[in-house]
Amino acid sequence: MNAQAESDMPRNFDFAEVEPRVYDWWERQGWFKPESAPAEAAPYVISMPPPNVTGSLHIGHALFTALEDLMIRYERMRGKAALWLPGADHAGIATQLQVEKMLRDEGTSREAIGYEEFLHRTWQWKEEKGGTITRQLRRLGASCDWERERFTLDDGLSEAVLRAFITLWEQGLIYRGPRLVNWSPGLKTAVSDLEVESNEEEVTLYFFRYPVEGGAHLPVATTRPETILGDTAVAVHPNDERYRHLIGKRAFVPILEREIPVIADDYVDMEFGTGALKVTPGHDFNDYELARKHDLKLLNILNQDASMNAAAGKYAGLDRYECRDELWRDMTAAGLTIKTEPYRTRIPRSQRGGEVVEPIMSAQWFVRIQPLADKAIAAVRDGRVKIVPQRFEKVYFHWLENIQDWCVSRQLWWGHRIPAWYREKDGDPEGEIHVGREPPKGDGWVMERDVLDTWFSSGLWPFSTLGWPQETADLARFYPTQMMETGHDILFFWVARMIMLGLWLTDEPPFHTVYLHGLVRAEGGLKFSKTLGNAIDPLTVVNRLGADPLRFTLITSGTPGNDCHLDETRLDHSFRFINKVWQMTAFINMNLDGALELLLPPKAALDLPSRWILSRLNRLIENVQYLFDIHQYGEAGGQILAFMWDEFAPFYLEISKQALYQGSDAQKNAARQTLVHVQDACLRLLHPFMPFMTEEAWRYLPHQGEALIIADWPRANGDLIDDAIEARMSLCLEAVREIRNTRGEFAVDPGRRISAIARESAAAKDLAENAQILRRLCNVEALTLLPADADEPQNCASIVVGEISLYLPLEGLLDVAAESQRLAGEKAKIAEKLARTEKMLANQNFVERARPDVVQRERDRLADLQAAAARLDERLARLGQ
RNA sequence: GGGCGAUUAGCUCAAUUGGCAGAGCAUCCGGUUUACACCCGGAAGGUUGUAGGUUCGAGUCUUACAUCGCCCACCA
Repeated sequence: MNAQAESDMPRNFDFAEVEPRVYDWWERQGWFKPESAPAEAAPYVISMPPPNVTGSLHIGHALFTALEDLMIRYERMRGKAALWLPGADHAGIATQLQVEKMLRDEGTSREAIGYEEFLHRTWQWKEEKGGTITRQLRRLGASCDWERERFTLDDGLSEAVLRAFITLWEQGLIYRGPRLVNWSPGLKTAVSDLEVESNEEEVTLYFFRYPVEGGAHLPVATTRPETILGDTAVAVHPNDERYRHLIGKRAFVPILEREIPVIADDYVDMEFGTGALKVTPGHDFNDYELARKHDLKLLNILNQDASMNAAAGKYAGLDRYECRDELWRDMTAAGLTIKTEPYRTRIPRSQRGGEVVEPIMSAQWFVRIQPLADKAIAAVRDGRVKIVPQRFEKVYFHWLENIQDWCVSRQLWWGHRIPAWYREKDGDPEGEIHVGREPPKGDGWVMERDVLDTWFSSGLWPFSTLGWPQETADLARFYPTQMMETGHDILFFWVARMIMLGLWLTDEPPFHTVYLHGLVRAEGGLKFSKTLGNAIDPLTVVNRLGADPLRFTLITSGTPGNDCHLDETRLDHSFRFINKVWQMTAFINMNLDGALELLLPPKAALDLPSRWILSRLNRLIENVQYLFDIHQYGEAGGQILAFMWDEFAPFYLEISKQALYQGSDAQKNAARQTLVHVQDACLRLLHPFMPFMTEEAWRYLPHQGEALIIADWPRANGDLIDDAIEARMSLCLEAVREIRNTRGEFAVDPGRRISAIARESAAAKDLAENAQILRRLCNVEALTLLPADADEPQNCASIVVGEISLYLPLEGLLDVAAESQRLAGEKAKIAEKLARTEKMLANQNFVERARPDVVQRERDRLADLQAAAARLDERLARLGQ
């Protein structure tokens, strides 16, 4: 079958022109949709980790896009019904913060404009900013099915959230109640454990005296003196001789004079601080546990904004830190303070707002998570879900095995409102609770104002986006999905919760494989940040170099699960590689002559270089397949680059010019077919890495099929892999290298044609029969064979490569002394290698115990080196005469 | 306190079952032969963090340590 290529390939790849055009074409043709595959095709589905709806593209998005699009394009080319389902997350806290900032800039606030107006403004904001990231993903070449794009606050997804919440409630897995929760005073909402980040900070440890009845004092240390006002006990260790006599006595809260007990508990560490512990159950998780154990009172002294409430007596109304200072002053005046010292400890801060989080008692909604966690653990244990790299499974298990109930309510306005109603009963406004879509019949029901944690809705993402809880065709066909590709930083936040909720609600793990990538960091391991000014903006890169170089660089810069330090010079290198591939295609294109049959000539009709490049190509395809199978995409990209840049271009392409320019019709045809075959395979292999250039270049190669995006993924042909051919060719190429070096050493003008003489041998025959190799690669006009027993030619530089002895007649250029010295240098190099190999083979243990093929390799090497050494000796001897 | 990762050329990183440690950038030398100066040919650059162990053979497996980073955990 004859195939045609477009002609007049542009000299350069104009990414700015090509990218939008090709992208629109792909999309219009429907190739991003799984329906473009045959109906019986197996599905391959990735749910895109939904970016924040109002966010804009950063380098992390670019990384996931590059990786996921690579996976999708690869599977699409393998004939799967590939579906990459895009979408956006409403991102409760992040979005609300942005809108609140906007309101602040306008001189107003969400409280001032009220709930309805605030939601209205937020939706408006979403409509304005919402398309940004989607447009940016398109510029990167993301082949998502945009018609299936979803947003977590869409009707369908909101329905999924309702269904999930109500189901869990009905199963008794959701409860509401007052608990000590992490409270963010700035945001005035509860946050989950995961949303609190604790880092060591320099603080002050305050030492003071707790007055005890009878005039005694109990020394206590704290980092948060204001919480003294909420103390309901002082605890000491039961065996502590210093304080044992005080156990059971009454102590008095400083300034407030409130009476509290001195209790004993072995939780107290006698060695730490003063050995006595103030107990503040209302504002400390440990103390809360202690209080439950000892049935202590619980006192809340903070308002929602972390100012002091009425329980703080005269300090009511003060900010927590003002109170800290004032109380300490008063205590000092009262003679109750001992000292302060600097102290390093971990301070819990809100991941979003950054302000210090306070444990506060508050009524919240919780998911009883253990039953869900158990299922999620089992699914990974039994391999229904695989995590790549595997070491994260351990992290995953550890978290799930120690999981705490999930606080899912947030006191925000932007999000899924919890489907619950309250009715006052016996003076308690929440005396009656109803969970459901609608309030029960009767008057007085008030809807819950709290919304759900953003991660609750994203936890349903892989199935809610496909229509769940409706039994849609998409859900049936595309769920469970195959791949969840995301950052390891949201393993707990998102991945674990999707697995838990997916297994619980759909009875299926939501995906088969979790591939975790790392963070993209700047040179030196620094985090990219705007303040440091070291951020690489993906769009700037795309504008400067195109999307392909950015994608290729991101994919080849890292390994699964590890952070990658992005080196900007790699971007330029990728750009040059992409240009290189374009130029290679252009070269082949311009040497075509009309239609070409897309078949390789039979092996027997192919010359040594052609059989060599086909062997190398098929070995490459094998390797790439292996690397894709184990998700080592970066290494795969690197190997394709190395093959093209270091083997195909500098050797085969160059050698082929002989046939193309001076060969017979048959030779021309064979060269064209081989060139087209190899380049075509490479473009296919590269397509998932650099879709734009490869698609555009492919049009200029003879091809069948409409587009590269839907072309078949290459499969290795084992018949074409041939060790012997590769060995023969590499000897020839070694000869080329040596001739080049020798020419260089004798300063032979590169443009000057020289001739060469080789002593007859099998390898020398290869060289002679493939004269184009030497002609094209080192400008050697003709190679004459010398009978094995002939005399050494005179006035020649000599080269020894394995069993090949080459002589370069360098009339008038040869300096005997210099040549002797050069050969002596060669000899020394060989002697070094020889020594190593001889030593290995002299080792009886090596010969007996090493794998036979390894031993054989060493033996072959020894023979080669010995032959080379012998020839060098001969040559040196003659020169010496 | 527990866990994980990293440590390889000046810098950023590779190295598929243990089998001659490799790229890119930077450096140095040499090149304008009709695909590509977004190029080509060469050179230099290494005790693979340290000290042991296993092995015929270790960057790779193992033990300890060091430094850096990350995650988890309730010591005021």
